[in-house]
Amino acid sequence: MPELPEVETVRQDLSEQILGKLIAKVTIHQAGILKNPATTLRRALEGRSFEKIERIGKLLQLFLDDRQHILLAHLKMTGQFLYQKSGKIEAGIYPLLYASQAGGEKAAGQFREHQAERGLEMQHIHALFEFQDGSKLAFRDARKFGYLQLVKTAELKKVEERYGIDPLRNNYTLELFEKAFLRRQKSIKSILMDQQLIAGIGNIYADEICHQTGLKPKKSAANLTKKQLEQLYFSSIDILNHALRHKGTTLKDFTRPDGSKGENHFQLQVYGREGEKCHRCAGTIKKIVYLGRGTHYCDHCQK
DNA sequence: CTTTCTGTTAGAAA
DNA sequence: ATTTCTAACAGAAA
Repeated sequence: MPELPEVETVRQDLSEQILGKLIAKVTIHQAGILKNPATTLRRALEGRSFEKIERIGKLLQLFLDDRQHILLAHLKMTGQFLYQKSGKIEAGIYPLLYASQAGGEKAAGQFREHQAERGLEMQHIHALFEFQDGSKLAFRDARKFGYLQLVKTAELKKVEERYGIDPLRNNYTLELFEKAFLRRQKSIKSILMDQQLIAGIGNIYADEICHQTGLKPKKSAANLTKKQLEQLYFSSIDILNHALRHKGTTLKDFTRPDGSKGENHFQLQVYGREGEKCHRCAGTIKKIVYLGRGTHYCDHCQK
């Protein structure tokens, strides 16, 4: 679920929450989500702290203060980082998640009762980081597509080479953007979502960018005019920054580390609006399956 | 009950 | 070489 605006929101939130805090204890509940042995991760993290957090595309990079190791975290579809200042994370964050959803405090109260009756523990927490000050950070992922990977500085460089230009980095220039489209035989949407060309755009924002630009997602990237490429470039920046200002899109699973939701789903123009009126013309939003993904567009104003 | 769908992406297949 | 499809998984919706 999380695309660039969501991952960037998590990066900003965590940067305020955990930087400089001594990591007292690392607990791994599900080693399958790790790309290293659990002991390697524990030895590298315990007794140290995170110094800064960066991001390329949808990949988070948590730099350790030993200046030698970086913890990479990918949330894939349903991954979450949850942070809580004190108390049992099982008892604290889950009700918070419910409280932030429809039903609000009532649902949170129901969950507390349910938990008390069944002795239920919070599900899908695969790794838990406990800090010296009593606060805790959980890595949670229902579908287990996400992962944590500890790398050294040299390996990070190799990882970054797999990624294209990031819309929030200073190498995101019109020239390099155009280069991603040059002499390529695939569609606009396919290029926008190709992480090796442009890093961070996923299914939702690809559709939104195409709509703002007035171009169909399936349209071939070949034969685009200079002006159309320019519009795509500026739309990509606009759509992603707009979503970031609204702290990301929560359709189902995305939450910020404090359990609160993003607000950008109210801003979407085409994604999830099948059958509804286009906000720009008299058309109706269509949904097709393209590249194995739900693809939304207005047949009337997108050419 | 079973089947279908989901915001990602590495690796396979075309 | 480049582009598209599929599998990994869990759970909500149909």
